[in-house]
Amino acid sequence: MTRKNNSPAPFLLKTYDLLEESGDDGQIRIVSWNIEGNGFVVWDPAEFSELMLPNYFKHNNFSSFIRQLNTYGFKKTSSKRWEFQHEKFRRGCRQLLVGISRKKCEPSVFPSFLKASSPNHRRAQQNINGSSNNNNNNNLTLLMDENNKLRREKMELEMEIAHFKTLEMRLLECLSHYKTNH
Amino acid sequence: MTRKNNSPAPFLLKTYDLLEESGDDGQIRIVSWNIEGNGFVVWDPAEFSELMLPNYFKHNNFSSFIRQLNTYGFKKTSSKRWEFQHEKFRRGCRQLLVGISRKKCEPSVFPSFLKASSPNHRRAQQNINGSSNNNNNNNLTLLMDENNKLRREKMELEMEIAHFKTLEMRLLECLSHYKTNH
DNA sequence: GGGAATATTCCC
DNA sequence: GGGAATATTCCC
Repeated sequence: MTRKNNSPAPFLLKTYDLLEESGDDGQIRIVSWNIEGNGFVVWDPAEFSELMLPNYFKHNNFSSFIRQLNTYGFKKTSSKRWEFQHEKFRRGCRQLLVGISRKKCEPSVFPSFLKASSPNHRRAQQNINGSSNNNNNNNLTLLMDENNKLRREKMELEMEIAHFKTLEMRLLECLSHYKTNH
Repeated sequence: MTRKNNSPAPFLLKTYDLLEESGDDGQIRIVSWNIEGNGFVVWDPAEFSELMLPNYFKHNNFSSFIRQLNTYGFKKTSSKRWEFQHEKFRRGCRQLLVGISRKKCEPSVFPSFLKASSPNHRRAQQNINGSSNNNNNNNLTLLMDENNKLRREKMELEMEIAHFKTLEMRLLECLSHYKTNH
């Protein structure tokens, strides 16, 4: 899923730019795109952390950098060196970055007037207001059941979305295939 | 509520230490404890942000500092100057800081859709089992909050799915266009 | 690797 | 001021 504001996450832009920079001067020995251009390699983590990270981020910790890579779904693709890949992180394709999102994308602003209220919910609210303690355990049970149901429904929706993402990717591949072949 | 690990939040320690430092050298003109010792005043926000903040934090933005103060429940106590107070933030009482906690201590959410049960959920369940009625109203509130959040998240997911459906349709149209024209 | 707490930023 | 997204840290 693409970001709302159509601009990639700062972390992705910085990491991409950092790799462009590494090509410019002699820092290619520290970090560089891999041969295929579909990932990158940190050749010298110590130098990388000390010299390059602080120019782009508010820290010089390699592990924090790795944590961010994981957050955005990058995979470590070699056990022998610090190589990372993400299908939408490719040399020369800066605009592809907009398609990369954080794994855990908690919701944001939502019109409050859309806030729904269920029967269980309203009942519990009334009982809180009326200090009617008798039914509280019952309310708790109802609410927890509803809670479980919501969680299940969310999970189903998320699976549906995952399906759509795969589908979208295939369609895009398909389209690009047509474009190049005709 | 005190923190779990018995040590104050880093932000509080740094802010406290910063005020101690300000007494040592000539920086008392920039920031200092107030007369009563139950709060502090930033006399010169520009100098404060430029010279002192970076020594303690990863930024030099006054507004970020303010945001943290608000998060920890400090109040601005004067309209004429940048004075802030918190009942447990007092000169000479560094150990009082442990009693200050972030406002929004809502336990984190269940983003991973593999997780069956949230902290609120478990807490409520435990209290039901133990017949501890004292916390039932609190549980109800927590559960209802969680409920609202789940509902909001569901709605967002549904909107995302709607978006995908539109996208899919367009892509398919696009594809059929290619097919017929070539 | 990733969950979760805390920090920083962005925006209303 | 504060909600929420993103970044950084801490810890398993």
